[in-house]
Amino acid sequence: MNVRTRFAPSPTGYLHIGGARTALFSWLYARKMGGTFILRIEDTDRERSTQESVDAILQGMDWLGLGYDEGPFYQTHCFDRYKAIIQQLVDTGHAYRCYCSKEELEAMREGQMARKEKPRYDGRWRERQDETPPEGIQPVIRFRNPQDGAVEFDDLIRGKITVSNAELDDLIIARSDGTPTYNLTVVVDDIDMNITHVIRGDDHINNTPRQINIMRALGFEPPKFAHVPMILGSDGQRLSKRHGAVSVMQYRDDGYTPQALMNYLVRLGWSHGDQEIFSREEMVEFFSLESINRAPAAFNADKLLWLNQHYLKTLPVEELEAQLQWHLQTQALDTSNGPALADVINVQRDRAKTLVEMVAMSRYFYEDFSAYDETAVQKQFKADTAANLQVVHDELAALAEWKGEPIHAAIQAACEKLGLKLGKVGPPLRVAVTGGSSSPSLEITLELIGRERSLARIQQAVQFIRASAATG
RNA sequence: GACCCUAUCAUCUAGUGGCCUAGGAUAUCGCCCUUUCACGGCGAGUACCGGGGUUCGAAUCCCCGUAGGGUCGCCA
Repeated sequence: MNVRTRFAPSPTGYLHIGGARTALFSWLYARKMGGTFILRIEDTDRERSTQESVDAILQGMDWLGLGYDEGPFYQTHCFDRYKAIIQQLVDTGHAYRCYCSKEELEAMREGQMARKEKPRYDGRWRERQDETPPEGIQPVIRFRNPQDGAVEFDDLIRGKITVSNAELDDLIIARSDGTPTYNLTVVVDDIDMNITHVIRGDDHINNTPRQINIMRALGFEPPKFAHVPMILGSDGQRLSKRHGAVSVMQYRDDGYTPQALMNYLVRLGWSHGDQEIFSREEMVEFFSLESINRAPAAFNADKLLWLNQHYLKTLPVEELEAQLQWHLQTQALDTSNGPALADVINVQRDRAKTLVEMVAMSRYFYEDFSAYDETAVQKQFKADTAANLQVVHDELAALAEWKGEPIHAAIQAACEKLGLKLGKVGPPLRVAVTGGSSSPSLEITLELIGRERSLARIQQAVQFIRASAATG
């Protein structure tokens, strides 16, 4: 059997973390089985669907590297097909017109709620198709749900789920303006697209029995279902904006690599023994629906950050260089006048947790800073520091070759001349050339900053300290 | 309220009746490394929701509670 899965978002917002994980699982299963992954845009709600949302979803999937084999298909392009199916259901007695007004339905619901009953359509038009309909009301079309028995399906993640038909009411499949609703379009598309495995969020569990009934009324057997548990916020509540970033693209903006986000998402609710790090190939190789956890999982930003750092440390430099471009632009850092970006990445990748951080902490390689970090100055720039730095400056200035090793030797030589330990000389030097108190090892930092800039900055620091001493 | 689903450290999880005095990871804390910031190394504490069964034996199977989540739209 050729496996066919689909991701079917409705374009009413950006691609969020939960949707991305569902898409990932669906994508992984298709890849794992050598099947086909289809993207379908469920835009039948014309009020809320927007082109911006479609673009945002496409952009998100692209950034994550979730390529689809077919689509994107748009449901709004299939209205004729839905219309024909709805007509077919009416003709075969599986659906009927209901002339209830919205007000009438609202009153019905309120009454049921007041009596503490499950709010549901009571089927009042189910057996009244021969009556002359009321004037001036455009009817909706409802599916005639079976009243006896139960619907049972074997969820690939949850196991057997049974719902009594008595729990299901006659749902609307066509609005009064004739447009189809979700539960109808899903069924028609899943049939038409030969979907074999419906992998989706478990908020759809309750829709599944209805969809199965419609499918059977149409003469088809339902596909396999796999309902993946949703993602909770760090407080165990439904994930929302107050938990921080929810949009996938926000993670790019915040300096995360797609590799880290994918790895985080795949391990959220799924596992393969004790393994934490998965390459894309490993994900595909080891993935299985059966090992997806049944319980919802809480989003943990700390672990994502750790994974991001891991990928910053291990990804090929070229890959990071490519990803960094966007951030360099956004943070307006011009790297053309300074050390090779790859060299800077190699020395900063161990100490940055995000790409945003990496850019921020690499600025001094390319630009002169306008001010020193205040606490660093207080701690490292003492009255006698100026003289010490001058000695270091002179040793460095005499260097024939501006490379890490000789630079290190020169600093050592300065220390000996001064009779000071490196711990006394290094930190102020670091502040002098970087403006702050943290950087890679001194010799590498100096090498990358370059001879002219380094010497000029040390000289500038000497003057700064003398000036402060004079005024202070 | 009704229905559906779920339940191992703070969090993600391993575990499918004996290998479990419950393993890994993140976070936290301590020590080591160290010219700063980091990385890294080593170590510590922390969990089977409760109660009944079944069994020689239960984190694992069953039942009942409890707690959490989801759904009850002319939204998807």
